[in-house]
Amino acid sequence: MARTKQFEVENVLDAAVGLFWKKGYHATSANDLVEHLGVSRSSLYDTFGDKRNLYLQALHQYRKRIIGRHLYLIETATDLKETLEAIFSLIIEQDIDDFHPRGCMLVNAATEMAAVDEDVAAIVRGNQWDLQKAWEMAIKKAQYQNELRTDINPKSTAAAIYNAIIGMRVALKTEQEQATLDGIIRQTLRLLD
Amino acid sequence: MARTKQFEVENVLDAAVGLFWKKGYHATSANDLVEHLGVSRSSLYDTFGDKRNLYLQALHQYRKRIIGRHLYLIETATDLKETLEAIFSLIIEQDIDDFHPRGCMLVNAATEMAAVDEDVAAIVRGNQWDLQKAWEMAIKKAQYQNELRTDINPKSTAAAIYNAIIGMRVALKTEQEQATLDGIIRQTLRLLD
DNA sequence: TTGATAACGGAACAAACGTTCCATAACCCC
DNA sequence: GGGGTTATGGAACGTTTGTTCCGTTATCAA
Repeated sequence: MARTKQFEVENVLDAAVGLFWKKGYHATSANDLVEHLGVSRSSLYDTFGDKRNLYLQALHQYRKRIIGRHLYLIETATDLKETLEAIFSLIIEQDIDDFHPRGCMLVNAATEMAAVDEDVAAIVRGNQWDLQKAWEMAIKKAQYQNELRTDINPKSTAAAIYNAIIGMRVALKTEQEQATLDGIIRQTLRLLD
Repeated sequence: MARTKQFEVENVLDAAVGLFWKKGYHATSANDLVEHLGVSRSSLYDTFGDKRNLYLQALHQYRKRIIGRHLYLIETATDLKETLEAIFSLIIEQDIDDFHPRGCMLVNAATEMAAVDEDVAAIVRGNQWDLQKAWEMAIKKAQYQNELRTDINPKSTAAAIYNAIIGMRVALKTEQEQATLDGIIRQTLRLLD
């Protein structure tokens, strides 16, 4: 039998998410990782392979932890407009770390990596598909229960909602007036009128 | 008198835009620049200072060239919905280079750099302000000319339109079904109904 | 034609990069 | 309490990074 690991893989992945989320892939160095994850260089490479692999696993972790909460909110929604507002609030709240905006790790990954890394692109696409489908289903359900006009197209409305959320996550990267954010939210909610 | 430059600064900046747009700041190396701009290392540093400075100037160039066309379209618009559709088309068309998506250089800059580089953030914010103001003015003008309902809020609608366009530029980073893009466009146009 | 100036090409720089290697330490089954 | 196995710490690897330096070349006013 062999020596046991001195760290929890899940914890280290969470820490890696924190770094990659804030700084992106290229600007996060191997030294940064060793320093902040509390794991020695050799153990890092033993456990996660190379830097790119660690990044991909961190991206999965982010999706599980952060986006998972959004999916849950959408799937258990009773009032769609309330839910959309809640998700906007959640996004604004999740964005700030030490007063520095991080945006959304998946959006950052899309703009930095997706064009040149098919694995990253696949994760981003998977996430998009999940969220759009969740919205589409929620809209259909609300229509079935007569809580929403039936002349609203579930698919394109879902796509537009997802799209607005992505836009918001980029906007947060540069500080915004609250009034502008509120305006975007208000107008996006009109999609569900 | 001194020897004359063997290149046009504007042309070199355009080439730098091409590189930074596609690969971002960190993934574009000094060697890449020397190789693709057709200018020797020393001339590059003589003319543009360091890499970051060249990036900032390239970002300005991008804004002047690419976003300038959008501003022109908005300011000379006669039919707002038509104009918005035209801009979406322009974006989709500008996005592809060698069958590789580049997104929008300003969006890429926002997600990669804005949180850690105040000068980049300032350029991004300036761009946002210009475009949102242009939309807001165009909306007010259309309302004044009775071409648009007056119960539409110019400011928040402008913010929402800008936001949707940003979202689209991220979406293009991963290949999209045309139907999804069309859906987003169709729903965004509803903001002007 | 000369001379002051600035652009040029290319070698060279130190620092940082991602990654590998190895001797040592810890673990559990037998 | 060995023995086989894996984790660990730290030194070291070869590359690539962004930048500088310098000898040479081109320019034009005097």
